[in-house]
Amino acid sequence: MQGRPKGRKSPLQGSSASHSISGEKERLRLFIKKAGLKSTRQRDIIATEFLKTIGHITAEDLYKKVNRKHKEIGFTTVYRTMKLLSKCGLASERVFADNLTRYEPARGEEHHDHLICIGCGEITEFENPKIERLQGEVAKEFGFNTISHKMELYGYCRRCVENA
Amino acid sequence: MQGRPKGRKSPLQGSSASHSISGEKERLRLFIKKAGLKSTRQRDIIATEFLKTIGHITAEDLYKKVNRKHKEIGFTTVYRTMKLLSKCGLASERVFADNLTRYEPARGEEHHDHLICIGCGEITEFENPKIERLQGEVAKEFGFNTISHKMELYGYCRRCVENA
DNA sequence: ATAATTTTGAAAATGAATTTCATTTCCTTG
DNA sequence: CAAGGAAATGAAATTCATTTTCAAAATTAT
Repeated sequence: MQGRPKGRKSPLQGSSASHSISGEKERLRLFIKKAGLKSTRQRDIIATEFLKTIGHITAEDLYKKVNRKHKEIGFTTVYRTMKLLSKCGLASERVFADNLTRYEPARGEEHHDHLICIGCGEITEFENPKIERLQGEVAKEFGFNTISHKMELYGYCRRCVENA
Repeated sequence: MQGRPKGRKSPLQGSSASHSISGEKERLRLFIKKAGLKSTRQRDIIATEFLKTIGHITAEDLYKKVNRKHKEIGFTTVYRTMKLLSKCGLASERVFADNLTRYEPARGEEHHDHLICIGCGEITEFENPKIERLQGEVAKEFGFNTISHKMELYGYCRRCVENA
């Protein structure tokens, strides 16, 4: 019924920032070679644009960014490249309450959780070792072998609270 | 392209159980009246079937259960009735990693979180006041006004670990 | 260069969720 | 106990993000 998303939702997401990307692009190149895949101009452009991103971005929004400079690159390729980056560990896929799939650059940090502002859409990360430990205790109590977890707080960020 | 879900996923969900339902049905009736809505045979049947449920069920699966005895009741009505039950506080909507919307009877308990078995699909609930408190601290630290939160642990339940 | 394989991009398909609309049912009020 | 106005029903259609298909183009190894 429709080729690809026609744009909707997804308010805020971080923009670009200075960050040493070369190492990550090398990692992608190695992964591609090892998997018998091919390095392409498109993958390079998309990965570069993505790795400049701070925060969380949908494939759709990344496509829009890429498409500004490279009209010939299609949504499908951006979509597939993000899947590829996820597989090789350079991106993390996240789905929050609005049911859109977002990607964030995975920079070998610890696991972290999220505060999601339902006012402006801002997504903030946090880590809390104490909570992690308690989660482990809960799991043990249930004989549960935890593979991954997610924890999200929804509400209003400081700025939205102040401007209310 | 398609009328309604044609069945897929959603492995396990609790079946019926003895539980005093009359109070809840009364609550539904009051809500309906106060909102200027109408009590119908279908709503009664669907609500009754749902409130007998233990655990988490999709609209699709609830439809299948209802439809066994009442061929004339359609999916859309089940879907809309679940939305109604959610609005009046008798059901909680939940979306886990498989992106299906599930409903669980809301029996005025405390907030609780979930362990989701990626082996058999079992969903277990737990409460942990210490974690809740720490969440509050995190929020305070960020000046964040929390409205709701979700926390889910994904992994293998005791039974799946033992049978591995 | 050539061949073999993968990638690309537009369009189509998918699947759950939601809406539409003609008909039926419910709930007053007379 | 009508009758009429409002809401509910159910089948089909629509929506929308996501995923797949397929013919043409690009990449890599030979």
